[in-house]
Amino acid sequence: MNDKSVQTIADIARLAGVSKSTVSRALSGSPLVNEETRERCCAIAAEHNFQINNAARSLSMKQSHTLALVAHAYHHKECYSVTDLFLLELMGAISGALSANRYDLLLASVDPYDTQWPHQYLDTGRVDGFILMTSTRKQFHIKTLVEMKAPFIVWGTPLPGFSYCSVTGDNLMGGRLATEHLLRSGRRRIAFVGGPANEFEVQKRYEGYESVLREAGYKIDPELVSYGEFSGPSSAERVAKLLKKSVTFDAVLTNSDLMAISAINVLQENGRRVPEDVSVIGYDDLSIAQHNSPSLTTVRQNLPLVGKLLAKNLVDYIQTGIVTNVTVPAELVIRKSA
Amino acid sequence: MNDKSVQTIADIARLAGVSKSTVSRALSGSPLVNEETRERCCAIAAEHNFQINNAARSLSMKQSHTLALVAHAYHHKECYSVTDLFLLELMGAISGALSANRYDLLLASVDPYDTQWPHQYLDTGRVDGFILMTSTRKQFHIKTLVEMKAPFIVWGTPLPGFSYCSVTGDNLMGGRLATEHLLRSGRRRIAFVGGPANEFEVQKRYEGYESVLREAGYKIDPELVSYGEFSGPSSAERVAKLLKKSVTFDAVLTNSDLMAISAINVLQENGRRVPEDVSVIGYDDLSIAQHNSPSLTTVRQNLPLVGKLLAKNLVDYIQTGIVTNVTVPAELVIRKSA
DNA sequence: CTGAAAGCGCTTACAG
DNA sequence: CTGAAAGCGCTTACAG
Repeated sequence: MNDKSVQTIADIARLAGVSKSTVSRALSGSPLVNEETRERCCAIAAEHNFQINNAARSLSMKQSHTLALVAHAYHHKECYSVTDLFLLELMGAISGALSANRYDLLLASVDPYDTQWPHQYLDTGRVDGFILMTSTRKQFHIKTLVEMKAPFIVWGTPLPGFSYCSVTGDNLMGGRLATEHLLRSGRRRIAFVGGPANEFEVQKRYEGYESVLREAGYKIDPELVSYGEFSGPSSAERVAKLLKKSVTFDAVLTNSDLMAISAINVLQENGRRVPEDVSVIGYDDLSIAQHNSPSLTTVRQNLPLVGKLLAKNLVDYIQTGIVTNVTVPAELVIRKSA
Repeated sequence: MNDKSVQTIADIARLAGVSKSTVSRALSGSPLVNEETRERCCAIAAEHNFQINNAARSLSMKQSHTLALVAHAYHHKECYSVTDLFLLELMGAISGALSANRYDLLLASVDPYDTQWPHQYLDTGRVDGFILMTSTRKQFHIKTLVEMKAPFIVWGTPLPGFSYCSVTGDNLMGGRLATEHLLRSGRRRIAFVGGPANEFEVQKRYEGYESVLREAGYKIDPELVSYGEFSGPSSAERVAKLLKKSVTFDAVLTNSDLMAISAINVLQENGRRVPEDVSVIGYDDLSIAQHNSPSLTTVRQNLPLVGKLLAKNLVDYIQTGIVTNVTVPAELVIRKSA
């Protein structure tokens, strides 16, 4: 299967009766090779199941054809927030799109307070660029990367004043779609159980929520609006508080599917039926959304597409230097919970 | 920060007034260097934030210091089974342990029916070895890897007749602990809602269940035993069937946390209280286990330890050729659901 | 303990 | 279109 006699392009060159240079060109699809010669070289390579040596190629070309997905090390202890489930679902899409572009995906677990990590991966020639998630998008990380001219792409809205690649969900639209759906189904007291107040994405979703209500002639009740983490417990706690304070509400608009699931659990424990008494809407549409009981009505972020764009646009940037900032549309998926 | 003037060991050699050979030895901690010389070289390297070129190192040493975590590509379309959530939680632990050993983790998404993938990673010198999960542990993959003498380690019981590294959970003990706990809390009609019948791990858990019941003087009711997938829907379907057929049962022993969560949902929808009417036990102790409502009583697999062993033992095998097969103890975590 | 030199397996100007 | 040669940045016998 793997042929011990054919390990390098020199072996192929010998068999094909040409020089190493020619074999190298043939295998890399250079136009500087006679078609017939190219075919002969490729045939021999295929026949012997030849695989080009990656280190030699990287050393010579000064690029590794590897990208790092940056995850924060503290996520790997005990606590997995929504971002991590999100990360997993995204990882596959990224990895798939990357291999289509002949790139590999390295998993980089970095200390969130360390600023040296980019050097460890970039200066070693270990990777050609980074993919950052919203959770890793601390300002100082971005700034470090920009300063060292590291190629990278970010999932989330780009920081104003900096130029770099990004893929963002349409959070304003997401907030609008969810709110419109609730209004349409007769809900009037909609609690906004948000993620961190300082996250731009969260602010946009709130903006969508607020604008739809305002346009429909309703006022926002500040009692119904809260911010916290994207996690289930954070959501559960706030829904419980609403119940305890006897605030009336007939819908909960959360900022992640995990938050929605936890909200539903708390409501049910307190004798509220979902969606009969209270509608609950999630965000992301992770696979758990359809497996929950009741299944989640949620705003889909289209992770397969997001992953593909993250991979493709970073590779393009590395190869061409063109900065892209794209926004992926939000889509409402209606199931049982609202 | 990263110093444009000091990019290679040649630069350091110049500054230190020694040869490249000496710098190389100093940086790699070779004993063949005078202590004082070593310190001088390292100081210069640190001062200029020098990072050794990875490709050159790999090419010269003929090893990449990278391991591949093998995941199946079809997991990345739509469907994420328990194995994948499991995978994510494990990934962090593996990645952390690997960086402690100065290894990197590459994510390999492979077509489950392809047998050529090991070549693509190994013959290219891309990685030094593979970590396979239970789900990727198809017999023919193992055989291919053994035949090509590829270094690898497997999460799960090793195939008889083959010699390779593995880390396994103590599934017999896991099955026993869960069953004993249910018996102790007065349960007598315990449904075993299992994973795939042909998985060795599942068989062992059943064996634990069966032996505890037998030793306590109870008979197994075949109506209470079923096999399927590790997924939530598979579990839900079977619990629903029990309810429909009016089989009496006061406990459900599942083979994954997702299965337990789905089982609980179905039971609650049908008016059964958990754990008052029916106790439900999960397996794995993923982070969702504690966030579910009610929180899951489950058999912990200790993923941080498993990840560490997977990483460490494969690295050791690569460096020493010593085959290790270790079993990680199972531990019962008692929460609300049983 | 140290250095000069060869070698790892590619790619790519350069010359033809 | 093709080949000889230099070079990518390390490591490691080998000789001292």
